[in-house]
Amino acid sequence: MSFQSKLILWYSDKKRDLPWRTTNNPYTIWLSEIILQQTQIKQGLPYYEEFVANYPTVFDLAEASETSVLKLWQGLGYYSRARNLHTTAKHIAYELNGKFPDNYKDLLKLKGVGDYTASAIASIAFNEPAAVVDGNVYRVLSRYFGIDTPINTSAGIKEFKTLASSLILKDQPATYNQALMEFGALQCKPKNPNCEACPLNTNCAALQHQRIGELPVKLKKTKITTKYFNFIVGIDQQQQTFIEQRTHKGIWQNLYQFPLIESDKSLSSEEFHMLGLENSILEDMTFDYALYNEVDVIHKLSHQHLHTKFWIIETQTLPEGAIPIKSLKKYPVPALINDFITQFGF
DNA sequence: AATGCGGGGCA
DNA sequence: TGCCCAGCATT
Repeated sequence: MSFQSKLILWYSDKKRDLPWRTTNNPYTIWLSEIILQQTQIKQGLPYYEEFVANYPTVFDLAEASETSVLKLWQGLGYYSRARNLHTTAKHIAYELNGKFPDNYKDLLKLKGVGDYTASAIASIAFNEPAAVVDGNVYRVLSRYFGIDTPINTSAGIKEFKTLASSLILKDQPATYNQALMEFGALQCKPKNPNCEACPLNTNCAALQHQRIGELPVKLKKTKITTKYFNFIVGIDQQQQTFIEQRTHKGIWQNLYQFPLIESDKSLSSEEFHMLGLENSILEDMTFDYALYNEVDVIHKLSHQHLHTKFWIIETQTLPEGAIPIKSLKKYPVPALINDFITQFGF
């Protein structure tokens, strides 16, 4: 049996009973699709019911004030959806005389309607064979066909849209599209899917290669975080210094560094002095200190920007484990530390 | 190609 | 905590 036939069979047995599945009204189907963008059905369902009750037709929605619409949307998030919803309702009611656009190309022109939503409405309300590609579809297709092209790249978007379009059942696009999405939501779940009970498990590439947990591939958008590092450079009368090894996971694991105090902002000398050396191995020492670099040294990693100050501590004796400054070069240190050692003249 | 936009559920 | 959810608009 084909991939599509198995899906349809599964859907006829397992599909949830949802209000927008018992109508061909493009207005309510559109409403449901906007509400369900990036929103789980459990969360969106009560909003759908309220919107249909308060605005039974596109004219009712068009005649409402934006404030009323936003109030009804309150708590659902992504509020541009509500504003675009209202804008589009007015457009359809007053400029299109209430006639809902009835094909993918025209639907795509509506504010708040992108490729997915245009395909969904065109197929579900008007039986146009336009393939939907949402988060569920990416997951099902990437696993079943073993595709590891990242889904959040232009190449991935194009590849999955093409594949989905080649698979759609042209004689029943509405049922097929919804079956595919429902399958992703209920059976081919993001985490811990029950593949033993899956009707597609005999031909699923990801299952056969044990790659369920890896697919779909999604590139992480590494957000850059800023951190403030204060390295304590101790110098005693025997020309020794003190370093420690980074043992915890994260950057620079197992490399050596001067004792580090992280702060939530760049510290002035006064602030540094107030802070003292708490939580540092050097915290009980008496010392004089000097700031080496007035301007933060900014060290850029792929996902972190480290704003760094080096504080020079001159003291009589250092704790057990201090090492001769001359032996510093034997220890692996981050480039940031190595640059300091070189420039400081150690 | 990247980023902002929300809030809830889940492991 | 991080990831995901019937994505879209903007730059």
